Amino acid sequence: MSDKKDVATEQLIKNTAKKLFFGEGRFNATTQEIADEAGVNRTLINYYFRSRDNLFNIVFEDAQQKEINFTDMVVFSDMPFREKIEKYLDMYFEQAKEYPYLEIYMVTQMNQGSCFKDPEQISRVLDKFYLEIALEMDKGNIDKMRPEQFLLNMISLTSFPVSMRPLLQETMGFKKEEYDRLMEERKQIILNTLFK
Amino acid sequence: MSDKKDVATEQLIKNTAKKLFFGEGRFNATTQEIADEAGVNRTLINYYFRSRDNLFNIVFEDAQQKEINFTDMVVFSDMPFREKIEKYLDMYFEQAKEYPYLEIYMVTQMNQGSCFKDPEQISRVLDKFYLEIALEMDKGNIDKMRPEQFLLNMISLTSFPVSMRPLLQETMGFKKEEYDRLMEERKQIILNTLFK
DNA sequence: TTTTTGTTTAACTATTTTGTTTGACAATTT
DNA sequence: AAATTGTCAAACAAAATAGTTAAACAAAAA
Repeated sequence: MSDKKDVATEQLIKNTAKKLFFGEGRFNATTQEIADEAGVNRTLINYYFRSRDNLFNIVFEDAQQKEINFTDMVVFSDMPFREKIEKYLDMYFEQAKEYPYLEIYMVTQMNQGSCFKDPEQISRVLDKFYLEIALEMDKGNIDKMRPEQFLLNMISLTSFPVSMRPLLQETMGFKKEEYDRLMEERKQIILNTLFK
Repeated sequence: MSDKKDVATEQLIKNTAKKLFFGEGRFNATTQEIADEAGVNRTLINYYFRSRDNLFNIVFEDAQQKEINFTDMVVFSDMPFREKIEKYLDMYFEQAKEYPYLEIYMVTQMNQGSCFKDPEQISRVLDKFYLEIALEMDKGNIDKMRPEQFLLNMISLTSFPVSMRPLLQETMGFKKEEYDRLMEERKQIILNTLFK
């Protein structure tokens, strides 16, 4: 069986869709645009994915799984708390270079009816993380608050400047390079803000 | 001249569009959907706004202006620094009830080519705010960092949990009411995080 | 070599969405 | 009373997009 050429093209189409959605924020890309960007005939999208909707759903679920694996890797890694956070920041900013609009995409999709498929898996990770946060508060390394609020703080400080970059960069009057530099400083800023 | 009925309907259509875009995150609402939601004939949208694109642009510019006025009001108000931040938080969370997706909408629009029309006005406000932040750092009320980073922190901590609510609420496994309660606690959390 | 498979091209259909036109009608203005 | 204005309804034209089908072909597999 030819397990190769077809899988490659299918993957190419999926990756191109991801690039357009998560990478460039073009959430309304048409099948034609996706095909063009992939350098592939538009009919192939139907051939492999049957319908546009189906492709969108598959990509959405991929993104979900990616996010879950991402947090999993951090939370279940065998590291001291603070190092975990640092690891998370590194990984996040790394992925953000390729897919800055992943979260916004998820929100827009969920506003159109999509939802998560495996809540179990998530809450398992979260519970463990909340425990660790609480422990860290007892040690006095971070301010006391509901662990959920700490998590919100962490995600907010990290994701927002990435997801909202077009808006922020323009609002704050930065050039590309200036904003890039701001982002590079950001890891340390976030650590200082989270840990007292 | 009848300065009334027509202006009212034009406004109604605009408000309905805003409600769908900023309020419900339905960024792809069709003219038909907008008309239905407004309880008005679809042709009226063309009658008043000529084209769908035009309506979208007008709404976008309205949103811009709204954001500018918003920050203006806070920054140029005659209050001590910390109270300004509190005022900002109050106003933001208040508006968030009506238009939680305003920022995301702006980002999606800007990813499709829109941009700000009056950068001057913005930088005037920002410069003043940066000065105040720097001053506050000298006083030792907040950690030293580039004022831009402080601003990023502030906006991130505030906006992210609002804009990304569908994603976060689902991810964190909250019911509506639980997330609402989390948001109510949030003002104090943010203040504690920003000020040392 | 023959067959199968992945891919392209092109033509065509269906559906959705936008935009236009026209005629009617009620309310308001003149 | 007559004219104007805002609104609606219905029908239609035009464009954009999605999806289907069939014929052809090259590369890989049999």
